[in-house]
Amino acid sequence: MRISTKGRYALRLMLDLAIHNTGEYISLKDISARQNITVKYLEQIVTGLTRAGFLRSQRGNSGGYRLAKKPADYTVGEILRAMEGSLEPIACLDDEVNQCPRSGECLTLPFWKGLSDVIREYVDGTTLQDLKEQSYETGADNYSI
Amino acid sequence: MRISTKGRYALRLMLDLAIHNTGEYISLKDISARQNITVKYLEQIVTGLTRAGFLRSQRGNSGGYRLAKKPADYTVGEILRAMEGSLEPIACLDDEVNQCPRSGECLTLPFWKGLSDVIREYVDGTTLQDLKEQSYETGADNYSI
DNA sequence: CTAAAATCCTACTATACTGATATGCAATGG
DNA sequence: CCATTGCATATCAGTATAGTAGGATTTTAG
Repeated sequence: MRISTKGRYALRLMLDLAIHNTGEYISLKDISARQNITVKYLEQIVTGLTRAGFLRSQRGNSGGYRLAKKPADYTVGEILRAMEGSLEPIACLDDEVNQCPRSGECLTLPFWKGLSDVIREYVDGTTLQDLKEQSYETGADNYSI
Repeated sequence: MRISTKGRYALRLMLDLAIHNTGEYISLKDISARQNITVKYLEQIVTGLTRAGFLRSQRGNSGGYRLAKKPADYTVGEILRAMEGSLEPIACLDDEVNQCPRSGECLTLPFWKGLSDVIREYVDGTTLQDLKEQSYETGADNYSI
């Protein structure tokens, strides 16, 4: 039941960009320094986020990344799903294809469906903007992580 | 974010025993036939549940397993935890030992804590008895899974 | 008493996933 | 034209997953 580092790092990266949301492009080097994640690993993570249309990128000198939308327009759920593929606790809930032949008579399926629901409600009910505001509220003297 | 087969099968096994809760010992062979899981794999799963004190076992001919307590006295959470080890979405939330050095300044930690909370509330708020009753309600013509 | 049936114990294995690191090409700005 | 940055692909060690296998031990039915 673990979120992978890719999902966790993606959220940190997106929140970093949300906090440093000046309109200018932020290099992975800068994010790497603040987040303590290697540039090479960040590159891998950012690829998924760019493909999902969450980021705009700029190559070359003084290039980097910036958010494509406002922080309030990203749910944490969609960010995590872009990296993890699925947040469902069991494969049967992914789609029709993965449904097991016993789904009609499965006595535990309703329980898993319920778990899926509470997770989805929570992750899709939280936006990057929420995390950003929460950050300022805590009065953390270091917004770098 | 997936529950392993061990966790899922453990829940099916426990629910099977809850439904066939006659006081007599039920053999893995019977459960295997109903649940369509090999006896050998069930043996592995049942070991963890017995060690956790959830089951009473009887060796020898016409031996098997039965619940140690009433179905209402098992939360799904504790069953899953016995197999999965932890249901926390990130290692930092497992215990003090696994806390990362940046936890004090981690801007995403409150979000993960919140996710952990909604998951815990749900899985610990559901008992085997709940699943059993739900099963009868659905009018499923097959209680075998 | 014995054989079958069951739990119990330990080891093994193939596959996939995780968490990276490495190498090099492509584009951009100064 | 060259330093800086993104982009693409490959590689890799370690761990976890989802089982399978073989046999020892215990108990009871016949």
